Amino acid sequence: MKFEVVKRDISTSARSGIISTGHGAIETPVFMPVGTAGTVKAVHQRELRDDLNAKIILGNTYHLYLRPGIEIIRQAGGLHRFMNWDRPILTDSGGYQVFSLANIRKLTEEGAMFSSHIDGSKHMFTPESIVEIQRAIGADIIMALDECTTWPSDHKTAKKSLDLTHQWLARGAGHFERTEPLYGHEQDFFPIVQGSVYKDLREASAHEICSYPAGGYAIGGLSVGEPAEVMYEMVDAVTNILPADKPRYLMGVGTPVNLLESIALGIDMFDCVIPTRNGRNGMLFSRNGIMNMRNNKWKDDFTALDPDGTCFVDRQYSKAYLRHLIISKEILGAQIASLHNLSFYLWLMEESGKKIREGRFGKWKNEMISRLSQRI
RNA sequence: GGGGAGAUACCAAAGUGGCCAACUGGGGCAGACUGUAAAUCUGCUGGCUGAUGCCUUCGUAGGUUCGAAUCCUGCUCUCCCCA
Repeated sequence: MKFEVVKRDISTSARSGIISTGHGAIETPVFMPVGTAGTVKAVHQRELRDDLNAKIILGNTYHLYLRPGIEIIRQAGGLHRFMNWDRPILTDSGGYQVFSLANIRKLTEEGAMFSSHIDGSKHMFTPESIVEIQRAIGADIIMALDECTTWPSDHKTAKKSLDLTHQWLARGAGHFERTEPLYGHEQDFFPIVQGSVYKDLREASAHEICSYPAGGYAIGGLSVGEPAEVMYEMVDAVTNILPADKPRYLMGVGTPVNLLESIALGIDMFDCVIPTRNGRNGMLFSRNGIMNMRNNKWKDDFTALDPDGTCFVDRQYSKAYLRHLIISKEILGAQIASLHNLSFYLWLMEESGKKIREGRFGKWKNEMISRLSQRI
């Protein structure tokens, strides 16, 4: 993997660059649609590529391992071929499931013991096995197994959790070095910063993970309940420690405003379920604010879904029609909302890159932020 | 014509003397959702009120009772069976 910073913003720490992978180039800043189980929910691969022009998507190790199972993915020739997606894929390690499935897992120094949320069967994930699985999936970017520390956690607990993440990183990185890609394309390994909401832990973690040569570096364990301001402080604390010539990935973030603020702090990559999940639940994001499509006020609004939108659905369908679909729980409603939200997120990233390259990001960002969080 | 069953809030449907402004489901209204156990979850849904509370409601008109959606009587309407 290569990363080239093309341009730095003047008034903020934002930068725009290009990541080169075995499955093509990715312009940054980039938003990566989340496709947990080998599908970005409600969106065809064809739409992802031709309508949205998504440059990279996510998959999830835990989910794919449980179903369909790694042997099937291996037989298919990797996830790219299995799902017919020829652009880059990043797989999350299952670190987030350590957090979100806390009630059905047990952590040991060895790894994480999970009860499957599907059938209750027990499975052990270790830093090494998680690398093996991601090798078999064929992800272009492989994430280290980490413990996404719960919030709130006191300093002592957060430190203990961080130590475990670091121990796991040492083993995972070592195993990555000892193993080879299975399908002929390059794979890169990203370590993850943890440290909860404690600046000293975050800084120490950033220094620690930088001691491992890697294609890029991620920041995890944020947007798990802490106030947004705290999240920005934690991001700000580590971006200058992480190498400037490697992409920085803020995991699981976030709202459109979160994205712009984080870009300003020097983040290059994002992923989040918000555009798809909230879309399925009727929430639409646009450059003029947020709409809850289930609200009664849209029932007879036959104007275009989003006159300023960049996706075909934005002009093809009305607000009243989408409201009807969402209220009726029609599948097409989820599809339209997901397409719209993803296209908006991708537009926001593209536009950010453009403003950075024009040296006007800071001012534009502040103007956008006041509009983006409005409820309309 | 004879016999039987029933009428509860927007809809369906519990309740059959006080714990009932009334279970539950649907519908409606609003909210939540951040590396997806999520096409999910939560709240409200007679009126007024910040809350306590007050007022009006279980087809309709009376009655019994300290107290009635619940018991009794008349009336209206609906459904089923027999002729």
